[in-house]
Amino acid sequence: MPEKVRVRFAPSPTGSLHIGGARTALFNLLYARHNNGKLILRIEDTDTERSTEESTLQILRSLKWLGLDWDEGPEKGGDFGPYFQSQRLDLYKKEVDGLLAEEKAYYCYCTPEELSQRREEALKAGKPPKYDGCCRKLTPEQRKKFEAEGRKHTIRLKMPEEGQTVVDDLIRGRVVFDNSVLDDLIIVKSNGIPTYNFACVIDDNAMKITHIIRAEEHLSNTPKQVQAYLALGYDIPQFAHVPMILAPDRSKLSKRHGATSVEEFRDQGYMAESIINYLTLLGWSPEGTEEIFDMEKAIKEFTLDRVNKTAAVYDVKKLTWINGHYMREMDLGYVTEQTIPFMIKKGIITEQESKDKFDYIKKIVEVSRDRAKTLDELAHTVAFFFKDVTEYEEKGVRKHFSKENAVKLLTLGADALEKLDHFTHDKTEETFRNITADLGLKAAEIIHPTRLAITGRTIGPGLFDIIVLLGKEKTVERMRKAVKWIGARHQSY
RNA sequence: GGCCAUAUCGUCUAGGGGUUCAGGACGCCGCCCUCUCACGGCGGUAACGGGGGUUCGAAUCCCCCUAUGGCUACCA
Repeated sequence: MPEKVRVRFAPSPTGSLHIGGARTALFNLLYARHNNGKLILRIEDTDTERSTEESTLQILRSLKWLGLDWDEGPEKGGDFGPYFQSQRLDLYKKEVDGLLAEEKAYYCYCTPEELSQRREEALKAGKPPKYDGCCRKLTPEQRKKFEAEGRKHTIRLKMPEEGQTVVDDLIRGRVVFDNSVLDDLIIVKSNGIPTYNFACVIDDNAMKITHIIRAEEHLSNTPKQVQAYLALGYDIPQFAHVPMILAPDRSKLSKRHGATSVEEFRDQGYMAESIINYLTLLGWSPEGTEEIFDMEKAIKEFTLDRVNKTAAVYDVKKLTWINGHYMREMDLGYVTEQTIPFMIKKGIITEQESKDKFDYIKKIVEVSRDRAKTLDELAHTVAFFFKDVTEYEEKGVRKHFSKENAVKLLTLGADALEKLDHFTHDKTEETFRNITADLGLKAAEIIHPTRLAITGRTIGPGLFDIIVLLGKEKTVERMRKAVKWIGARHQSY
């Protein structure tokens, strides 16, 4: 009878959720859903110096925005709460007391200064900088003396001095560590709060976690945790250490690498669906060659044995391509809704206008979305529909406005459009093509200057899509304005 | 320094002894489509870190080296 799968994502609230954390959360969710299990979210806020509530909120926000929904945890509750380690101190204390009583753990009075000094000395002497175990066999008298001196203590877990600790990792296979390299782990800091490596063991056990799926950086600490499981008499869960995500220069992700947090990507105009799809493919691969994966499909196909062992460098270019793909393939109304906040932020439209003119904006997005790879970029390219053209792209002026016939064609075009009753794509196009055909010119001769006149740019959607959406009045007005602009420019020479 | 892990195109990856002078995706380049730019279609560029084994045969298994990453905190 297989036990019910329970996995967890356990971030520490010391910063924003970066893409590495998001990927770990995603793999946990994928594994849980694929196996009809539960995803537990637990906040590891045992570092009272660095943990902030703001960070917790930001992580929850990012997770929700990405669609990584947990079953138990903050805001959700559950039978194994509380889900903040700072609220579980009693539980830890109980377990520590047991360990102390059984003499599996002991008080250590060494100060951080002494420790680091000894570490440096050992390093200098070419020896491993391991804790020397000096407090391991303190007599009651010595202990009393230290206490009388007012020394603070930590609590350490005794590690076996001989033998080996084996970690059977679902991704990496059997990893063996010599116990002789294991430090007596500090399980309670001098401020009375347990360390991560200990608290997570107690919580994973108490929360009945069956599979610990986390980043590879935790692999080296796993034997110590295994010893904690053993000392506490717990069953050892399954471990799966997923490869790390590295910055383009192959170093660990950090702020200096530009955008690494989920919120930064969001603000740059990447959609949640794209980030999820991209992250799914980082370290995991499907059996087939299809790379477009929504969450549902990924859940169906996800297994741990197709997770690879190699650290991955993230590639914004590919993320951008995926984002462009989603922007043009997803439901038009949805993409429009996603784009609107960026338009508002840029001052292209107001919140009210976004509601009043939603259908209009939707049509604009429809003809423009093929060309943009981010929502931010799309919002930018669409601005001329709402804002007057105040300047013309210089390259275009040289190419299209300085031509002999530009003024003539723009004038003819404006005149003809003005008289048009049925202002449709086909009618406007027919009108333009007739004008150039009559003069023995190619349609491009009028199309390019017109685009520049009404958008200020040389690139953009099909001209007649623009003309129809912009409307007769504005189109004609902008064309005439351009004619004047060209005239004024020529006079100044 | 010690311990652990990893090593296929620039990047993400498939491939786990012969069916692969290594397949896909992004990027890049070219062509087609075309009113521009995109999109789309087609084609191209580009990789098994090095050295030893094992084997009839190795990108695939073993060893060594090298490189990279992680851990070695009273951070997680």
